[in-house]
Amino acid sequence: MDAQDADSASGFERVFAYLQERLLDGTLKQGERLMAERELAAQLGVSRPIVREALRALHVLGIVEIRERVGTIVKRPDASMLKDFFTLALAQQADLIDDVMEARIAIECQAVRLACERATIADFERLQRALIRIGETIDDADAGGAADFDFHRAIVLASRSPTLAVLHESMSTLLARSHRSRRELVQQFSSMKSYLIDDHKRVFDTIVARDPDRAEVTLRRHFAIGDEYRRRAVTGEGDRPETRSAQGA
Amino acid sequence: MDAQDADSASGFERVFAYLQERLLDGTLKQGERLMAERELAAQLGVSRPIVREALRALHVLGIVEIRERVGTIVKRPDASMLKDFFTLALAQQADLIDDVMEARIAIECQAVRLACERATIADFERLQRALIRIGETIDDADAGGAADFDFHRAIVLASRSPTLAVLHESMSTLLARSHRSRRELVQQFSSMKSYLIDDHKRVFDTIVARDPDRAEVTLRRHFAIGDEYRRRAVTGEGDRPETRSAQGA
DNA sequence: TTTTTCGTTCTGGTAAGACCAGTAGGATGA
DNA sequence: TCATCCTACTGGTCTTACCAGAACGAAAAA
Repeated sequence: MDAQDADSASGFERVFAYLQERLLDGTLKQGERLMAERELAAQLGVSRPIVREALRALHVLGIVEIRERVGTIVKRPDASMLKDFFTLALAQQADLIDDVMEARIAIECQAVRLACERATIADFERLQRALIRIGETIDDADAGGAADFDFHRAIVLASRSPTLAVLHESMSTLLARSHRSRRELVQQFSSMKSYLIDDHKRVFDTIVARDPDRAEVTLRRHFAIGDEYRRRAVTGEGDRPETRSAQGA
Repeated sequence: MDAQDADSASGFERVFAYLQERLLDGTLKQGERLMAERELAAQLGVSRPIVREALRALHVLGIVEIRERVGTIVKRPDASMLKDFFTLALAQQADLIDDVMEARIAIECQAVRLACERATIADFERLQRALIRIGETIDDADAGGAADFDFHRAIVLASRSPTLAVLHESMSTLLARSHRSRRELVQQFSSMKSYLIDDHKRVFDTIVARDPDRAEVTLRRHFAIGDEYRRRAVTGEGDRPETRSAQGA
């Protein structure tokens, strides 16, 4: 194994694996500076461009920060590269958009549960602000979409979970466009305005009530109704979707 | 903006942005080969090492495949790099492990719902095989952990969602170790054997019954009970956790 | 004509050396 | 003691060069 690591593996692999080990075994901790590129290259017996490839790799993974003329520093992991990934991945497989949407629902449903347990006053305030803006911007597709987005983001932030937040952000940025086009359905369905306002309000209320089960059910129905609107828009059916369980709220 | 892209941005940024654009606007499609490194370097006015840094970056993001002496090919996006990311990220912030676990629960709960709608016979068979193995390996921490892992993975696979599958895999690989240590609690709690066997069976039954709501509730309770076992192990309390809603199944 | 073989050409992988431009920190001078 | 300057060091980048294997077409053999 060691022999293979040292011999058969490519230079890049060796350097990357070396740094990975150092990061995993705690030799390199957050905030610390790595060896200089030249030093690293000499120590591992590779050329500097190879070392730079490995450092770039760690950089796009959000593990290190490369500061010009200063050095390479281990930073607090940042998953913003997920955004790049999802964006590029979706460009290749556009059909994944519904799939990603489902993953987003997964994240939000878990988030709303945690939010019920952990939300602070500040979180409630953020949610309420978003709620008010949704009402104010109901006739504006762009601003309305942004307000909608903010509300859902506020839910995830209220969950106080960095992982959920990062996953959600990387996906919702990507879904923003489709979200916006959905907002344009407001013109088609008169009932959609009240859906947008009242339904978000219902979700908000369940969080304030700190009722995880009801919060998730309400949020899930919120997504389902939105889907139904979209379906009707595609098939050209009339107004008022109201999934069969609308009496529950 | 263009001027800035061309002037102020570093060479790496330029190349990366250029390739990103090409991927987003569909100029580069899956399976296609990129320009040769030399050609790319000449066209963008940078040196080959810089181009290689950008290509490596796309490679670690799982967007392209670099085939030695053949070329760089746009491949089907592969999120396996998430595994690297989560692994390295967790090494820096070990306290994130509970946070990641919550995200995993989010994924599985959504997956089990979708599985109820979409699971095929093959999925049922895979689930059942895992179930049987859980019973067979109940006294073996290693094999038992693997069986447990397989069962949960089977749920996600049954959801037929690539995104959920990829997210789940990247997290569960990482959680495998903590999962395993949890399995060693089997020795401490006599009731845990039946928990492991019966509880998984209950989840399986709800999927077969294609009842999303009950499936999610059951799975959520499954996680809660596991957590409770772990809590008791830490605090040194006795046997039989049985969260207050155990009669529901 | 078909098949095999060979070799040129192109590709990525890597090394080595060099220059630039800021940074950091010690040495120097006020 | 403090402000200033200088120098070593760092990352950013380019250039040149060589290797080895893959691809592909031409030439030779069947």
